[in-house]
Amino acid sequence: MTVPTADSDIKASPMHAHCQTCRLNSLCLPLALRLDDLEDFDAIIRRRAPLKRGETLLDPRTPFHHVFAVRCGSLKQQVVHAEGEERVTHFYLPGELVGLEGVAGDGHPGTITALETTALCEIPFDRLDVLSAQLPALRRELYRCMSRDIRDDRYLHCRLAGHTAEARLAGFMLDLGYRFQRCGLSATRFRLPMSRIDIGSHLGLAVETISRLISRFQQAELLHVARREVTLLAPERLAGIARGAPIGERADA
Amino acid sequence: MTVPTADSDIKASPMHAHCQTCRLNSLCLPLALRLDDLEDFDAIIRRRAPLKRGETLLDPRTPFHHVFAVRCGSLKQQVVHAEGEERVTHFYLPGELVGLEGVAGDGHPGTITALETTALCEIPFDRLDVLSAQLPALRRELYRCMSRDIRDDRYLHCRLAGHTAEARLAGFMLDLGYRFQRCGLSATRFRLPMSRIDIGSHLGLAVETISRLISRFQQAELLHVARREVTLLAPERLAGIARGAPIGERADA
DNA sequence: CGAACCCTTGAGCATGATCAAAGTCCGTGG
DNA sequence: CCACGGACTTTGATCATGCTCAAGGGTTCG
Repeated sequence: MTVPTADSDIKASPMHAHCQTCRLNSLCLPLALRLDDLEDFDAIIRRRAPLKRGETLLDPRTPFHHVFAVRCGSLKQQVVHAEGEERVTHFYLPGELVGLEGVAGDGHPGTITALETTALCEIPFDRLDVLSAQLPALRRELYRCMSRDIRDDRYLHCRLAGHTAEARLAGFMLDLGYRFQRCGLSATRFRLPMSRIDIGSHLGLAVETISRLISRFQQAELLHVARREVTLLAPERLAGIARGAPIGERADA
Repeated sequence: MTVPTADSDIKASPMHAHCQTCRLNSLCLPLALRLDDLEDFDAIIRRRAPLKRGETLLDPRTPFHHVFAVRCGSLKQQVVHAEGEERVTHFYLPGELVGLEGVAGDGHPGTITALETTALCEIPFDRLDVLSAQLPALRRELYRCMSRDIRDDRYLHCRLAGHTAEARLAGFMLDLGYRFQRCGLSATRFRLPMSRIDIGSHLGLAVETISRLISRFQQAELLHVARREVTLLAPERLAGIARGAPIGERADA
């Protein structure tokens, strides 16, 4: 089944992912597995056909059977709040697990949609559960993943409840950078996968406010944004703003 | 201490809790365990001396070894956001698990403090982990607990990012009632364990705003509050407000 | 080439923060 | 038992942040 190095076997069993060769295997679930355990894990997961932009992975009516690992691309989760009104509650980046909220039963709390072309590994939760009984490292890693999600939500709570719009957006940008760094990309130069509308919905701010803030941040030389390409020019100052400091004026040329 | 009828060994080991006789055993971790499995679980947990109001259970420097189940009383979690400024990120009520954010390592994200006299069961996570390998029902219940926390945080996100202060407070009150109901109390009549200051910090609103809103809700006959005793008079209308509806005027006598 | 959709910028307005000052409840100790 | 101190709560007045409405420009995709 599993194979040493090359892509040769990928063609042979195109529906199976292979964790051994996955660029993200140091972030994803099998993190702590020994090589032979990895094969057991590898055997239960399935590579799905990539989702295209705007396609939905699951919604509240989807019965819960799988969790997913993002291999590349990104997704958003939206929860219907009032009629017609949706909030973006979460963004998923490469190496992150999707669908853990569904384990509790009673369906998924929201709709999860691809923001761009997105490849996922599909992991049947029943088999993951059984395997986790046999592999302590896997089990603990799964506990850790869920725990980290809870912890991250606590920090997010701080950012949302923290007053100013400036602080929220600054914190959001830094968090994105941090998460891109986790999957091997730059923490200071990246491409926003989501629209300003999504950012606004996520942070509880109007689109116009997001737009104005980005302009103001650029004037203050905190970051540079062209279309959706972002460069964080002064992460420390952004961190200060996220904690409530005022926007310092730009050095002025 | 509490036990009338059954096992004689209970007096022998007063520091051990006994899940079989716990009023909350239908909510807490052993939910799905058979009686003999329950004894295994029972053997690893320890009843702690109750915390008094204001005493802290753990803080970011506490090494992670245990999770806790609230037997009675309540706690709050605070995370330092900016210097000197703290946000209340979570309240813990009876039957809920405390400390799951710590599993991921790198310490707990905040300080957890008792809001009133609070009794807890202390569960060593290492032993829980090992036991969960042997008891599928326990393992799945643990997954479920963590999953539910994540899901609840998504809903909380909606409430926080949803605009008006009215909607936030209405949603908060309903959520509290729902959680009290889960542990066998009334969903519409309960005692607030936390101060208005804590509520404000949790919802990202000024204390004054909380106070004014409570007054306004009372005028509209949505609820009745005396000191910290709350009666929800019109839960459906509150639910409407939480979704963004305006406050209807009171029927007027 | 047109049509969505997304993004930006402007002007006026309302919600909730801030500052200020009573009033209330509680535990503590006289 | 009552008086005191401290923390919590309520209410009022003013002000600023960020929302709403409105319109113009850009990009992408069929």
